[in-house]
Amino acid sequence: MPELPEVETVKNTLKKILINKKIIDVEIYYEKLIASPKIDQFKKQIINQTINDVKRKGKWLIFDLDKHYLLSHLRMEGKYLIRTFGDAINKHEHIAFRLSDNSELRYQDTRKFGRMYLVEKEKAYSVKPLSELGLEPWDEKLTIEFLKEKYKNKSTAIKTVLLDQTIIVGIGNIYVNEILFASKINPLKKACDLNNQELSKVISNTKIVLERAINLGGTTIKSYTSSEGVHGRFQSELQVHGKEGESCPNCKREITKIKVNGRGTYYCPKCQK
DNA sequence: AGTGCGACCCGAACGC
DNA sequence: TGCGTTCGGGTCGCAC
Repeated sequence: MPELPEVETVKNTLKKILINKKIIDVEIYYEKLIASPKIDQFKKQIINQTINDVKRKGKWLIFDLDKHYLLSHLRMEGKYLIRTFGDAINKHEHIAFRLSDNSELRYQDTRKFGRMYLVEKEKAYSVKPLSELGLEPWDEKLTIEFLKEKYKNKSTAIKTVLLDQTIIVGIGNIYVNEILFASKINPLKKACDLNNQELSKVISNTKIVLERAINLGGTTIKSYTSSEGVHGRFQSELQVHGKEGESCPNCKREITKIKVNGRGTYYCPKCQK
């Protein structure tokens, strides 16, 4: 599932391929993927813009065009593929951007959960979705004091709060399990009950876990690969996620799976009291 | 305002 | 084997 490290990997791959290529046409086979603007406006505005850069903010991919940013969220299974113009369209390919060199950038998404926005660059950070995003894990503003302020009065489980993209961006269900295990914090602990030492661990382990995952090209789990031929290697580093019934790497106690807000949550009941 | 939960999707895994 | 059912996962939108 694409969380920050997977999106970072996709961004780096696409950047090499797409810089300075111009979008000369676009075919949209599943219109609901375009959240805004309306389809005809989307097409009209994006055609003839050049891809000057590819960036990332949280889990959003940002195609830096001439006048607009194309914002793309991969959600569960979104992927980008490079094809040649005229190649047959696969069942799960929903958008094809025809580029100036006769190649096509195609968006494939089995579950159709992904979303795209085309926003004017000047307004980009003052309108949804970018306006809603919290701090990058490496932002120097991410401090114990910042989290204390955000978490005060929050009796919600720390696991749920770490998934809240308006506070810290980029953490999803896989890495949150790993971050809490590394921090020795119970996923159900109320966010407002974390002490300074625990907040400090959350901050440092978020960076450590995500950095390690980025360096390994992300996590390839279930059907997800970041883009064609790119397989992440972080899955071999997972300590608890998906390991129900296996023994804790620290204490050998059995790893437990519970549901927190309806999401699969893996932890060691002994190490994470 | 803040919180929680269903809806969105579809393939894979599971149960019978 | 083959069928039907459940599950998962990020985010939005609605209900409370």
